[in-house]
Amino acid sequence: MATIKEIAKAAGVSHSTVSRALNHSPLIKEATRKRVQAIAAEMDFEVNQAARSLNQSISNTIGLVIPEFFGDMKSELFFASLIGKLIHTLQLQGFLIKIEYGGIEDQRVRRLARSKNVDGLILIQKDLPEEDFLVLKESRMPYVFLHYEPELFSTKDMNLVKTDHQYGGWLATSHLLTNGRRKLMTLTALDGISVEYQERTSGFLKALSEYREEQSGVIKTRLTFEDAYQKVFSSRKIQDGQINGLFAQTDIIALASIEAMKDLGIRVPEDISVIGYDNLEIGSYFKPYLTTVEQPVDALVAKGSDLLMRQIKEQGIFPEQQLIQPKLIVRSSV
Amino acid sequence: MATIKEIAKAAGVSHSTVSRALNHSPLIKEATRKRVQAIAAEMDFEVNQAARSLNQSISNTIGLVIPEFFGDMKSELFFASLIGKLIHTLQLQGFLIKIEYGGIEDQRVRRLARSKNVDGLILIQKDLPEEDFLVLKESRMPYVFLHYEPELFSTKDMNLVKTDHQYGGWLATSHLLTNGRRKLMTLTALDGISVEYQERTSGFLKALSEYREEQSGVIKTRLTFEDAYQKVFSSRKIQDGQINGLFAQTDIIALASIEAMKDLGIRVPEDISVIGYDNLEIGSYFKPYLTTVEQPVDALVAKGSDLLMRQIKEQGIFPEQQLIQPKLIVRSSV
DNA sequence: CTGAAAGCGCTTACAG
DNA sequence: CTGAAAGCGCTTACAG
Repeated sequence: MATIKEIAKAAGVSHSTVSRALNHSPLIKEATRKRVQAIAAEMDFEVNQAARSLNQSISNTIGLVIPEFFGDMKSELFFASLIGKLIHTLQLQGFLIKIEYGGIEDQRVRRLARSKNVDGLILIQKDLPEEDFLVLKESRMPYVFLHYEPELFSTKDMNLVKTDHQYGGWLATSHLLTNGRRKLMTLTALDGISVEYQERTSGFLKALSEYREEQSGVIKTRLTFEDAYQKVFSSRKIQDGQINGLFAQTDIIALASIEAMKDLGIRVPEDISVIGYDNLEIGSYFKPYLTTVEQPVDALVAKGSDLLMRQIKEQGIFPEQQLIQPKLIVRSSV
Repeated sequence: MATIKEIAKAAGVSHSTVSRALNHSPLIKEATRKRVQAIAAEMDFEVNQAARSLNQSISNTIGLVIPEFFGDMKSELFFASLIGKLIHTLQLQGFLIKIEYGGIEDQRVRRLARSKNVDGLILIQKDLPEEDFLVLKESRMPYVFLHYEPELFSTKDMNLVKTDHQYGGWLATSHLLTNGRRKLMTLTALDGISVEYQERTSGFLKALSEYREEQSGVIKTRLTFEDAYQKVFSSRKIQDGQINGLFAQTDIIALASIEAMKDLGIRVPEDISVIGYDNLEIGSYFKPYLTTVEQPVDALVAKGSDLLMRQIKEQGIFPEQQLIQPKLIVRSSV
């Protein structure tokens, strides 16, 4: 409601002076600045962002391109946490948030990239058509791919912050192996869900081959507690004691596995060791406390937003990829 | 990058015509409109929101005033869900989100209310100084208090959508009573956390008095799994079999209670029935499956955003309060 | 049906 | 140190 003109009138100066005073311009006499600021505070003045944005060609907005399911995430607590923390961090830096639900078919990313409606883009989506990526680069819009590495295009010439899931899978599996478990199985996502699960499986196989062991089975499941429970409960190999270690690729399906084994009369970790992936809070609630690989959410958020901020400040420093190493959280299920 | 002027040049019309064509003005000839739209799409045109906002005095932004802890919520999965769904709903309506972390001390709400930087305000915070509320009303800024009912001021003359937690507490307790449990205890939050827990306790007492029973104890705990576990594990009354029903006022502390009882050698529900509150997904994972009171998150989000949208459209329809009745989810822990 | 003009509320180069 | 002026990119009343 209050504008700098009204403040100007009340203070007996021009609106240019008010603008400078409120923006801490060194040109303004200290006394004037104080007087103007006092009046502005008195009037509950808040600068009109639209006017400022139009003038300065900055929007103070970050576009967040995320998977459709945010807002109704059940088995995807990791995403809830990632996106929540990201929003938290961006707001602390004073940005508005423009959420766009991904989907690689439409033109949203290109249009945003070529508009002045966002100052930067955080892309959490599995993929992007190469053509859109070219528009994005050419537009000079600051961006970072977070968590997912797009595969549809070949170049590595992009800003990217992601977790080294292959290492995570290797870490989990090595931990089972060094604990004397040799008959290992992994419980992973259905095909086409996301490459990250393929990477975890690849780490699983890598660790096994280092120990000159064969895998004893790969079970694919939807990432829900119910489905994972059923898959494990009805697995012949598990029932028959043919395996003694399970790498379940999310904590939810790891907990479901333990529950299924419990109902099968199999003891964890005495008969079968189980290791999860995510380090969700609830893994530490129930016995056996879940040994797991931590998704470095905080690091992902910190490094991702940091890289974006640097891109925004220093217009187009050159592409940077960061691969974050997850950590092992040892509890009692192995 | 592209502006309506450039489109105008490419289409051989004035920029006024472009603006009208893009906004589906009925004044524009069909052929012109199609041609302009095709060119705009070709150029990946996206309207400059700052310019539009400045001109129209609308920001396309909703301010979300929420508790500080979002982004690092652990025991507060309910909030993660509420805020996630709210953001999802608002973005579907095309709004930007401006997150403000509450705290009743500063002037943020007043300043936002008197600015043109948001079109409406959703307030999820425990309280607000009465003076700020008066500024809010006087400003005619559309708003709705969601989930929390501010108590610092006396009037009921506000827009409010909340859950009837007293009814929720009554519902839980009645369910225990009708199942023959008469020695009832409740596990609630520490004082001063939020009135909603007082309301749940009040419903607990109301149900008991309808059955002419006395309460057998009120335990206060932090709302973490660990703390609740300790409180229940070390409760004399529970150890000594003096109670046969527990109303735990969140699902997390209900699950912790069940775990503590398990370790105490108490069977649920045979020895003690336990009922929770929230209806978190994980309540249905482990046996005994948790009977609980559902927090009507979807209804809260739908009715809250609906009320706000109506306030925005019909500038200042009169204040409206909606009290949402939670539902009982019967599973196997009672 | 279309165009020229005014104005939304700021910031900042220019002049003093 | 301060002010007058221009301009950011739109929308829309006014004129034709």
